[in-house]
Amino acid sequence: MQIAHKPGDFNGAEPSIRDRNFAIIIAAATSEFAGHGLKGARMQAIADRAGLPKGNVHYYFKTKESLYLSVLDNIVDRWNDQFDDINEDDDPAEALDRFIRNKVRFSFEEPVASRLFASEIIQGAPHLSRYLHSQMRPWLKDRATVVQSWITQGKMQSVDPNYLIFLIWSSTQHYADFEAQVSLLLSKPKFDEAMMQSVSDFLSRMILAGCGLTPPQLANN
Amino acid sequence: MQIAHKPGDFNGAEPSIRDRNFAIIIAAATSEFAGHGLKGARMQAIADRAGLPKGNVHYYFKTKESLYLSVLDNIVDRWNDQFDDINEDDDPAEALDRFIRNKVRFSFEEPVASRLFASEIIQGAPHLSRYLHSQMRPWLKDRATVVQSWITQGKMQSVDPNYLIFLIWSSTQHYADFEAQVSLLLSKPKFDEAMMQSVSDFLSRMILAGCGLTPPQLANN
DNA sequence: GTCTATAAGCTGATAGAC
DNA sequence: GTCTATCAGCTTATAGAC
Repeated sequence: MQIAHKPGDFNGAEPSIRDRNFAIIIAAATSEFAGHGLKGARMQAIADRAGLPKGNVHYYFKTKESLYLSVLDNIVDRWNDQFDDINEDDDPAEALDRFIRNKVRFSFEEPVASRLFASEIIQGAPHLSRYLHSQMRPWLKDRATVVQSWITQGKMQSVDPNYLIFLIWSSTQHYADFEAQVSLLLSKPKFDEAMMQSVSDFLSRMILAGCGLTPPQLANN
Repeated sequence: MQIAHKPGDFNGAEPSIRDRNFAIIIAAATSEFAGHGLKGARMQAIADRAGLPKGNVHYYFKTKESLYLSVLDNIVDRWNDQFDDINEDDDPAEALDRFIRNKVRFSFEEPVASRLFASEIIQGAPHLSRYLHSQMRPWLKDRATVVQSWITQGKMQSVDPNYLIFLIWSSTQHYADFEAQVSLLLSKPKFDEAMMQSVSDFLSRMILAGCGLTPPQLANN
């Protein structure tokens, strides 16, 4: 029996066929699940996207649900990676600006992952409640405490820290989750680096202004 | 052959059985589609939610897709109803404040409709592209022109009007679309009137500040 | 480890009694 | 207009040859 491991867990060795196919299937499944949800996704469609016969997909992932869980797990990992560190002694303008820009970058670079996450939460987060409880809630509480300490220190205006973080999440994720709408309304079939810049600048300026702050780039003018 | 009409089109007469069942099925289907998307939704589940046998649902809506389209149509109608009028000679602070509060109210009062709309767009808006083109795009263009005229008149700071409207949409819809996440993170199983107030106040204050404006309620302090 | 064929069960849609 | 029974096709998952 093979020891269970995630792809990428190998230590410096070349990626095995197993790891490679694992990754290919996860990527294919992410798109399919993002586009149709757990129940609406078709194993055949995932196999087609992966360029593999359906039986092969079942060889790596016994059931559709176990594949879905692996995909969510993979996304949560990447999500956590970009969870920026924010500390009490940071400058709020710099820290928030950095946080906003990281989130926008994630939306522009990983829109499919963002959409799958959104899809799962829209459907009531039945497979993510453990993660939300055990990881995201402590994370939010920590960051809210930091924001509150900035307020107490007089470094920024008094705003509800939770609502502030929800505002940053929602406004940045919008460009991934509602890409179809934004792209159609702006007649921009593809988002480019320039748009990512202008969105980042806009959101950073708007949100920081709401906190009585000025974005770091503009601070020296 | 019965003349086709939507439920509610009757003029003062009592609602027929047909109208009543139409409405019941639409409501049941809205929840089911919001939770699972077009492909993932089950006609049996819709019938169960409606408290009707499956055959009856097919009597009113020949196919699953036609039911889905009716549901979307119904939502678009309600969406358009709350599309606030914003005019060049309005006071921007008042108009934006009103717009934001209306959007928050819609999110809190019709979260399921908001989620179905979001779900459709996340999946690429395949059934909404006509609506986005023919109705939403002209609407956005109009409002953007109004915002631009406010800027030209010196009534508010210069910001990108499209991004401003996207910010209002995303930040307000978040409380409907991501209700499961917000509710879990805040340990609030149910959103109440007080929360709707505080969210409205927060978002109005933040977004208006970004435009160099003060919410009307605070203007007299 | 790969791939095809097939089993077992589910789902949309319809037919037809009431 | 209502509801049950049922069909045809699709979908997940497995068995088994290679």
